[in-house]
Order: sequence, then structure tokens, then C-alpha cells
Amino acid sequence: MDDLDGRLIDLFADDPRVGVLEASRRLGVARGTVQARLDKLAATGVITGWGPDLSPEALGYPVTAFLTLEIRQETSSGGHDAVAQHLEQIPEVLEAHTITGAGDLWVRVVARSNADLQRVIDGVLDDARIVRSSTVIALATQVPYRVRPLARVGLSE
Amino acid sequence: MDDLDGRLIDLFADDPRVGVLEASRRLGVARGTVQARLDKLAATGVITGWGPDLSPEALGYPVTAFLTLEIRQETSSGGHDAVAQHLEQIPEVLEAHTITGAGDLWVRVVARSNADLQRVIDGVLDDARIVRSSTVIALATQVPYRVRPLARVGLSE
DNA sequence: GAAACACTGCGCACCTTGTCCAGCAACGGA
DNA sequence: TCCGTTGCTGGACAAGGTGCGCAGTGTTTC
Repeated sequence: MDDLDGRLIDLFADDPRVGVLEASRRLGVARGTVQARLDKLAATGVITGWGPDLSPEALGYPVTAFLTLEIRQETSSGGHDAVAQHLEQIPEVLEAHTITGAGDLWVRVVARSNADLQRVIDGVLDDARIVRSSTVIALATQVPYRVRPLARVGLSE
Repeated sequence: MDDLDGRLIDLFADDPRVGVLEASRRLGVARGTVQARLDKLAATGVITGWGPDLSPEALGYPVTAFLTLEIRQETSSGGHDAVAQHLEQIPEVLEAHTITGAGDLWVRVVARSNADLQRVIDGVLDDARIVRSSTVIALATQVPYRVRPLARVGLSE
């Protein structure tokens, strides 16, 4: 990651349809350089993919909620991994992480409406290993998900 | 969104480097159809972009934490939007949402280490409008962020 | 100093893209 | 039932990008 990498990422983030050749022109470097940098960024895992970004809202899921689940502690019953497997089956579960706090799991879900959210939550809680849960609903997005600013800061590695 | 759209998204998500022509071959439809579908998906907002996906870990920020901030209620002092503006300035803030609960804000941050997390949190809390905060650290990712399963379910709209 | 590395500038064959077009089938309103 | 609309097909074209390789050059490292 150096300044050129940062500008390269910014360029492709702003205008993904530009090709390698056009990017090299805009950045004032040789085409081979751009290709090499992109290859390296992909190889080091900085760029994990180029897939289309999907909007849950546009897909008909405008409601976002965050669930905190408390998982039963017994190691014999499977625990987090088993619950994770359960969550993976639910399309509305967009994300799940274990967090600090004994046996706690944080889950991001979406739903078609506030009423539909109840159905989704019921689906999530349909697991005997879940002891308790709490829900907060996201009302508005103040800062949309982004990673780019990090790339500008870190001229490291 | 119909079945073809779903397969199209899956195809590009699995293998983003395929072009329109190759996609049309794999899906067994005409090239123009693929182009038209992609245009429509972009126009309806389902596909919001094609930018490179960046990994905070690979950028040197392996620690993720979730902060819940309580914002002072006075409308005169600006409130959420002012705090949001403050958060936007911090590169380590990847995401922020207002949530249910009076004056609460949910923030996702990353840091270079657990020690570095303290610096990041201090930066976030450096705003007089923030009354209180709590932090949980993400220990592991059980379900990585994903939207694709939604596209398979919803054959609506 | 020599090797390793990164970038440049170039060329080539191949292929994709953007953009047209005409033909055809399905759907819904008059 | 007829017609307009919409979506898909299959084809065409020019323009331009991609993948690949190569020689030359400057810079860093041992």
C-alpha cells in the first residue's frame, strides 16, 4: 500500500467501469504497472473481490435490525458454531459475529417491514441453544459502510 | 428480479471477471439480454456498484468493535447529524446508524490492535454531544457480510 | 558492483464492448 | 380480434481494451 495504490483504489471505487488502460492514463503510469498493482492488491487480500454490491433496500428489505443473542455455554451442545450454522440458513441474516460478553453473538438482520421483522426474529431464535436475545432497530444510516478512508490513511505494509 | 436476475448476480458474484459476453454464454441467453438486465438492476438500485471490496484486516486493521453511543437530546446542539459529521472524519469508523433507544447511535470501528482501539475510541468520544458509550469487541466472524441469499429468495418486484 | 526489483513504452493477436438493427413471441388494452 | 408495448434473440460493425511478452532504465539491497 502506497500512495499509488490508494489512488488506484479510489479511482476504481469512484468509477468501476474504467479499464486498466484508462486507469493507467488517468494515473499517469504505465498500463503494466496498474495491472501489477491490482494483482498484488488481490494477492495480499486487500482487494477481496469485484462483485456487484447489492442493496437490501432495493431488494425489498428496508428494515435493518441488530440482535444480540446469548448462547448457552455448554461446549457439548455445539455452542457458537452450531448456532452460526443455523444462522447461515436464514437469508435475512446478513452478518453475525461473536462478541465480548460470555456466549454472546451479534447478528445483523433485515426484513421486509417491521411486521416481517417479527417473523425473521422468530426464525433466528428457533434454536434451543439461544438463551436470550435483545433487538434494536436501525432507524437511519448516518455513515454508510465504507472502507476506503482506511486505504488513504494506511501507507503502511 | 426473477430467476435469471438471480443467476446473473450469482454468476458475477462468483466470478466477477467474466464479461457480459461470457456471462451470456454461461447463462444461455443473448448478450443483449444480459446487458439489459444489468442495466435494469443498476437502474432500480439493486446493484449499487462494482467497486473493489476492501478488507480492513489486510489493510492492517484486524480488530473490529461495536460502539453504542448515547447522544445528548438537545435539538439545539445539532444532535445526531452533528455527531455523524464528526464520525465521518474518522477513517476507522466504518459504519454508523441511529438505533432505537433515546438518542442512541451504533458505530462500527476497526483498529490496528486492541491497544490501538483505545486511540480510536478516544477519537470517537471526542465530542461533547456524546453522553455515554459502551464497547463490545468482535472476536470472530461467524457469518461474513452477505446479501446474495436475499436475491435468491425474493422473486418479487 | 551486481542482482533483484519495479516501472516504462512498445507491439501483437485476440477478444469484448457499445451500439445498432430486424425478427419474433407474449401480454394487455381497445 | 387487432395492435402497441415489452423483452429476448441473433447478427453485424467499428472501436478499443486485454493478455502477454520484451527490452531498456532507474533504484534498492546485499
